[in-house]
Amino acid sequence: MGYERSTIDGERSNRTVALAAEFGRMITSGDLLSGDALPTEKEIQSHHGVSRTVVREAIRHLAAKGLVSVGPKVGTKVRPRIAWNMLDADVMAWHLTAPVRRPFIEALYEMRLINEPNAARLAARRIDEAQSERLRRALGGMRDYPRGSAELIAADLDFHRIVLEATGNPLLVSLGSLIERSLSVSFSLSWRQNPQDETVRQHDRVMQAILSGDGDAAELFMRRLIESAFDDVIHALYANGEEETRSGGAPDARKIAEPRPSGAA
Amino acid sequence: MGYERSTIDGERSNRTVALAAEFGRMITSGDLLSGDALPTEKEIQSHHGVSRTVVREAIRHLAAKGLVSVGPKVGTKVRPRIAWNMLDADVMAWHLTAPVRRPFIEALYEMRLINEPNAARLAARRIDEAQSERLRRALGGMRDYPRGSAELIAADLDFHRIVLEATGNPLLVSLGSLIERSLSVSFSLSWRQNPQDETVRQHDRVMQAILSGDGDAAELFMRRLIESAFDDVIHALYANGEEETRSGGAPDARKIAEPRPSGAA
DNA sequence: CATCCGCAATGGTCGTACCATTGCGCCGGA
DNA sequence: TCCGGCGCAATGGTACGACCATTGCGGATG
Repeated sequence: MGYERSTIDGERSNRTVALAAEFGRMITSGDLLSGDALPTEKEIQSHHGVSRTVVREAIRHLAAKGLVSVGPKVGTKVRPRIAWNMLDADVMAWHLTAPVRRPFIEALYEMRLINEPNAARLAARRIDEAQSERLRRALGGMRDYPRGSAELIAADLDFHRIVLEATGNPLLVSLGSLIERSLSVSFSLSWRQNPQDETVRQHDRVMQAILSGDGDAAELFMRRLIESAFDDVIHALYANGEEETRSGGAPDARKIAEPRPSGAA
Repeated sequence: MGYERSTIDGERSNRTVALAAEFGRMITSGDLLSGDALPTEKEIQSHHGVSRTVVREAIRHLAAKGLVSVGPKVGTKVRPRIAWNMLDADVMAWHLTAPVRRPFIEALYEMRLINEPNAARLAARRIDEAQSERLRRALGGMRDYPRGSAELIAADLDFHRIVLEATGNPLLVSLGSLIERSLSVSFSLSWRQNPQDETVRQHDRVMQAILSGDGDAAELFMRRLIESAFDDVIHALYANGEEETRSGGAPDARKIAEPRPSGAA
C-alpha cells in the first residue's frame, strides 16, 4: 500500500503508448533486426492513421529504452540487442509476451537467483520495524488467500518487493518491477506446481531468517525459494512445449537453464 | 568495435533531451519531491522558450523512466522514488551528477558487488573463443595504455562488459551501462588510488580464472577487484569532503554511507 | 580520378487548433 | 443545512501544417 499502481507503462493507455508497444514488440521479438530501419515518420503516420506527434512520442519512448536510435537523414534504426535496456519494465514485458520467450525467462530467473539471495542477506542486517511488519503481513496474505487469487499474487509480489526495499539499496528496489513481470509469467504458465503449503513454508523460512538477522540463512533459503520457482517455470515451459516457432534453438536453451551445477557460494 | 556509442542518452543532444535532463536532475536531486507537480506544459514552454512538442517529448522521456506520471487535469507529477527505474542509464547519470551522490555511488557499487562476481562465475563456464580473445585484448589495453588515458578507461570498461556479455544473459549485459557510469565516476574522482600494476594484476587474475573455467576463482577475484574499486571511490569521496550543499541532511547521509559495518560476504 | 558542392530526404522544432478527461465548484432539491 | 448531480474550465491528448537543421549521396568540376 501507499504505492501507485505500476501498470505496464506507468501511465494510461493511449495511442502513443500503444504505438510504442507495437514497435517495441516487433523489435524485441526479432521481426526487426539490428540495423533495420523503421518506416519513416510519414509512412507510420499514414499506415497507422495517427498524427506525427504520436509517432514522434512513441519513437522517443523507444529511444529512451535504447531500442532505437534516430537521426536526420538516417531515419530510425534498431540498435543492437546489446544496447537495449533489458532492465526496463516495458522492454521486459515486451519480451515476455513475445512468441519465443523461454530463453528470456531463464535469463530473468538467473538474474533473480543472483540478486535476491544477496538482497535477503542485506535485508537481514538492515530491515526496520515497519518493513518487518509489512513482511509479516505479506506472508500472512500468502497463507490465507486462496490459491491463484489476485490477493495471493499481490502478497507474493509484496513479499519479494519488501525484501528488496529492506536492503535500502534503490537499485535493488528497482529490480522489483522485473520480479513483478516474472511472477506474472509464473502465474500465467501455471501457478506453483508445488503445494501452496510448501511455498509458504519456504517464504516463512526466509522471513524468519531475515527477522532474526541471520544473513547466511536468509541467503540460503531465498536461493532455494527461487530455485523452486525457477524449476516450476522451466517445467511448465517444457511441459507446455510452446514456442518452437524459432529457427531451431530449442535444445541449447537448456544450457542457460542450469545456473549452478553444484551448490554454491 | 562492432558497438555503437552509448552516449548519455542514446541519441544526439537536442532540446528535448536537454530539457528532459534538466527536469531529470531536478527530480533525482530532490529539488522536486514525490507528489510535487511539474509546471504545466504551457508554463514550461514560456519559461524555457521551447515549443510544446519539445516539452511533451521531454516529459514522455521522463515518464518512460518512471520518474513522472501524467494525466489530464492532474498535470505532471513526480512519482515516488521507489517507482523510478534506477536501472536506467540516464536516471543513473542524473544521480551521479547530482550534488549529493555519495549514497547512490555506494548503492551502485553494492550492486556491482552482487552481480559481477556471479557474472564472472557464469562467464567462466560459458565464454566462447571470440569473447576470450576480446578479453585478452582488453587486458592488454589496460596494461599498455598510459594511466588516465581515454584508451585505458575504454579498455577497463570493455573488460567488464565482455565478462558480462560472456554470461550470455542479456539482463546482465544491460548492467554494463551502469558499470560504465560508475567507472566514469571513479575516473572523475581520481583514478585508481591503487597502483596501476596492482589493478592490472587483479584483472589478470580474473581473466585467467575465467579462461581456465574456474568459476569459484573467477567469482572470488572479481569480488576482490570490485571491493578495491569500491574502497577507492569511498576513500576519494571522504577525502574530497564534497557535497555538503544540501539543506541539512549532511550528517545522516553518513548513515546510508556505511553499507557494511564489518567486512563482508 | 579525386574533391567539393549542392540537392533532397528526413528528422527537429514550432505554433495553433481542437478533442477528451477530470477536478471542483455551483446550484437545486431534500 | 446538507447532499448529490451537473456543468465549467483547466490540463493533457491528438492532430495539422509549416519551416529549420543535418547529412547521405550524386553530380559537377578541377
